[in-house]
Amino acid sequence: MAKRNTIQRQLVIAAVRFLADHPTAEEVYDRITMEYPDISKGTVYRNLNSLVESGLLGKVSVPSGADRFDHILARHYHIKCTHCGKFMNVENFEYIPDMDEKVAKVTNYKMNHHDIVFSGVCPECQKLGDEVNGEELGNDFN
Amino acid sequence: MAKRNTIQRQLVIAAVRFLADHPTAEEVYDRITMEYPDISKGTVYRNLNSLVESGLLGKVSVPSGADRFDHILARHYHIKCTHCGKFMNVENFEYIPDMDEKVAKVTNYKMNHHDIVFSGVCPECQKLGDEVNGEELGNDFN
DNA sequence: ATCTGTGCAAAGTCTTTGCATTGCG
DNA sequence: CGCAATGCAAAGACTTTGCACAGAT
Repeated sequence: MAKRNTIQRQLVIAAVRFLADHPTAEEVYDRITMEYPDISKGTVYRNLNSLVESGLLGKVSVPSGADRFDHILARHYHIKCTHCGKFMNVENFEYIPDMDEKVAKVTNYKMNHHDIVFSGVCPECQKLGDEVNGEELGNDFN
Repeated sequence: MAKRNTIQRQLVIAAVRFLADHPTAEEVYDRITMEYPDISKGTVYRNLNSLVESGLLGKVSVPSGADRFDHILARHYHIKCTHCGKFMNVENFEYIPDMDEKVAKVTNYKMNHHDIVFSGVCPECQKLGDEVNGEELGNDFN
């Protein structure tokens, strides 16, 4: 049960914090190999998962893409640009615990939490779209 | 641009409607092979994706699991049991378009829609948990 | 000294794709 | 008939795992 405090484990935590913006396992691995080339990808995956289980990191599963890891533990929502795929936190928008209670009532689940992923076209892609054309921005389903 | 109305395409639509409860591509494939054993998995994937693009089916990406396909087009939310993995629609809880507007305002995205996945322990698993013990139900992160 | 964590590579899961062929329109 | 769709199998993206060994406690 007790987790050993290995160098690799520390490096994984440090990398996720350093990369900050929802790195994938691959990105964490790449970052670590810069200073510690001998780590294996399996170890990165094992540590990421173990840290998530311990509650030290969050895991965000992204539609059509690798899972991402999050050093911010406070509940928050995410937004994905359907045009460029960029994935970010939604700032200035509070987690709504109310919804858990309401859904618990209608479903009889013992509610834990909820994840929201907003989909839309980011300001940068909107500009690009305007230049190219007024085309079908925002018709993607994911 | 025009989609051909192939037998395989019809079978895929029919299977998703028949299976109703968010089948995976694999489940759709299995269902179809019962009556039409010669369809290939690649074709099932190609048709599912093409139907999603055409807006005839919905695609739901499930945390730690294969994508699921949905014949219900009206916006709705999903709930996943952290204990048995069951994945369902949330009934009796309306889609909240308001949130898109609010998030559009704070992010400047041209908002499209949002997906919510609730996580909790379903009534059945709660019963099991009670019998076994009062243990750590609901501590999973996904 | 113990026994978890590591490195490595192989395998597993889910999905896409190249290519020759089929069959819808 | 022409070209999009199919079947098949191979490959691709992401992740887990078996095993022998290393290193934290």
